[in-house]
Amino acid sequence: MRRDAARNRDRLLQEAAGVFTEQGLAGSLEEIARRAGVSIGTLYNHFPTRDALIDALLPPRLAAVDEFTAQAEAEPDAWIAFTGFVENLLAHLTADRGLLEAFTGDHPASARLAEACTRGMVNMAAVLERARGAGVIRPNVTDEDIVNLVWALSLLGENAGPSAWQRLLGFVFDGLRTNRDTNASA
Amino acid sequence: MRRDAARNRDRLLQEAAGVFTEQGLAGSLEEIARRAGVSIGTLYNHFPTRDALIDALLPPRLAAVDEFTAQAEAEPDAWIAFTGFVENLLAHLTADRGLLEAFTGDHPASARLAEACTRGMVNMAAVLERARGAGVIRPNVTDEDIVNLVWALSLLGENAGPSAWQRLLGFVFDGLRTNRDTNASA
DNA sequence: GCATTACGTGAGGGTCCCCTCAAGTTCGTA
DNA sequence: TACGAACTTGAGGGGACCCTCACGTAATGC
Repeated sequence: MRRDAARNRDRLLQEAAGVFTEQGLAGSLEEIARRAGVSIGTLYNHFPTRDALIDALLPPRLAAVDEFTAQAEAEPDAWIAFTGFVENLLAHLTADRGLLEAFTGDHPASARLAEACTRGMVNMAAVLERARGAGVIRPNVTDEDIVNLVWALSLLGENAGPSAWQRLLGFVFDGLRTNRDTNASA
Repeated sequence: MRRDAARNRDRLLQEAAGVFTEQGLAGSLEEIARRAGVSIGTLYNHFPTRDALIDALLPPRLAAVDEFTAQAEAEPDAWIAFTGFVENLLAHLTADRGLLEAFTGDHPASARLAEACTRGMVNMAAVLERARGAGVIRPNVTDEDIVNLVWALSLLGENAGPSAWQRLLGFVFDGLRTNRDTNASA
């Protein structure tokens, strides 16, 4: 690839990240090209479809979820591992609307992206299973409950600012915990 | 008003309800006119602006919140009054995306609509204050927490179906309650 | 039944976006 | 330096939507 082409590709990815974060995955491609300082034709040269662009952008960002999983596994306390994982995931999803849409399926994902999302789900299930095994979380809490919890608070965070979901999450954790009196405030 | 004009106005409102429920308050006006079987010009004759249409449509629907409040006041148990109110509100908001957007401020509301929303908030605050007074809810739960809770679960319900928010709400209520062991399952 | 006028119509101008492609430009190499 | 391949350009056709307005139609009161 020619040097100028590589530079353009990089700038396009960078600006795409901005636009998708702000406007979601349906954001304007012409806007991305404008911000990157190239013509719309160049954008289409590098990424023939919107999905090609999304596909080049999101999977690397999903790698962060693997890190959260590693952190959770390294944490000796199963409850803290679980809550930390959920908090990390939420912080990450609320900061990137495009990522959130990919996760929640608002946009029909490419195979590669779908695979990355599935791995995230599997990771979450593992962290949750450990908490269940340790008896620190109610046994009737399902994987889907947690997915929905993350989903709901992510959508809230996108609209109501970062601190809104953090307070709510505290209450929810207290509802999910088996030994609430240990840590509950008030 | 001429009879045919009244009929057209009714049909427009009816179809607007459908489109706004499906697509949100930014839904297509041309689509509304198409569904109502009138020309776009007729729509503009009756409702010169999008907001005029929204304003004719939503405030009556917000009246339902007053009913929920009355129900809550009639309920002797302060905790059940509170939870029932929240459940009613959620069921109502998740069924109507337009209403949800009006509440959450996704659309700049008219004065009349804003007033109706404010009344809803005041009602909620009263129900919550009663629960606080009765000591059945944690004292550190703020009005804003509950607004955010309703907001988050409404957004979820819009995307993940009606049962998703109901299960989560159960867990949250357990986290908000002071005497959890009384009713908590598992 | 007729005139009046309230009402309905839809083409059309404006904006934004998607995507293509023929022509022009620049890079890298020999 | 000069050439060919690689890359960029942006006008333009197509679609959706917003909103207006000059004109046609038909409901209603007399």
